[in-house]
Amino acid sequence: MSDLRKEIMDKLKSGDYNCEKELTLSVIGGKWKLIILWHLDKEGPQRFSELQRLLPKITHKMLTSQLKEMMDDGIIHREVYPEVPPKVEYSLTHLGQTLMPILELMYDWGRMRIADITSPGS
Amino acid sequence: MSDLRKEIMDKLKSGDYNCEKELTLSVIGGKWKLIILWHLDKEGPQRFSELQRLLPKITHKMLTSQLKEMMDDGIIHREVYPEVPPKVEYSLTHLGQTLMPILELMYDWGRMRIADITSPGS
DNA sequence: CAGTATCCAATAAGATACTG
DNA sequence: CAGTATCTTATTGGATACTG
Repeated sequence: MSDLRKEIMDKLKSGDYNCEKELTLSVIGGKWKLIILWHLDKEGPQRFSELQRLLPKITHKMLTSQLKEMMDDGIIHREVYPEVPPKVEYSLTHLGQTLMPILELMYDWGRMRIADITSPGS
Repeated sequence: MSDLRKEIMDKLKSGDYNCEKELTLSVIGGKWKLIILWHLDKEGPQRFSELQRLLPKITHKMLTSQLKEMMDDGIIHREVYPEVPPKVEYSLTHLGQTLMPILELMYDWGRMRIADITSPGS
């Protein structure tokens, strides 16, 4: 955790984040993060292969990298069950759950926007 | 506008957007978009050069491209005053203003997160 | 099953010069 | 003043093969 803290402090001090919103965006802005977070929230903990099934177009590499980044940011948790073959489940942390109001708003906005754009009278 | 509609419909149909949130992210997720939107909301319409002054680290190219994308998305407006030398002002559209609740939440989350990370007891 | 590692292609971003 | 155009570099993402 102190690594993360140090990194973020560095970024803040060096001006890599222009403001607090940038930090939030850096946490949820990855190409697949929104949809992964959404699934984990709506459908509960998921295994690696279950996430692959839920996101048919994601590549192996992207799934691992997105999960890793979100673990580093402390918003998802990785639970390993000592079985053979290995079973690993990903879930939202409490911190991750605090992001959901933002995702809900983004969902609402996107839905409204799509409705506007696709309505015949627009 | 029908171009934008067509493009977005294409993306939705081809599965480039996984869900509605992706559309929202595509609108606000640019490297500098949050901070530009924030300034336009909090400080009103700004000229090109004023935005450059507000964002000392943005490159010329990025400022133009981010503004152009947001105009294409209909969230900012470009007003040209027929003067010499030319005066151009950028401002939020009504649609752009509807994004502000999301930015506010992102700001709050980022602030909370930074406070957590940087507090001595964390 | 759940990953790593490597190599390569595509995209994004920076620097610089030019224009109405 | 407010841009556009071009070239180059840096970053991201995909394909594929290998591992505990």
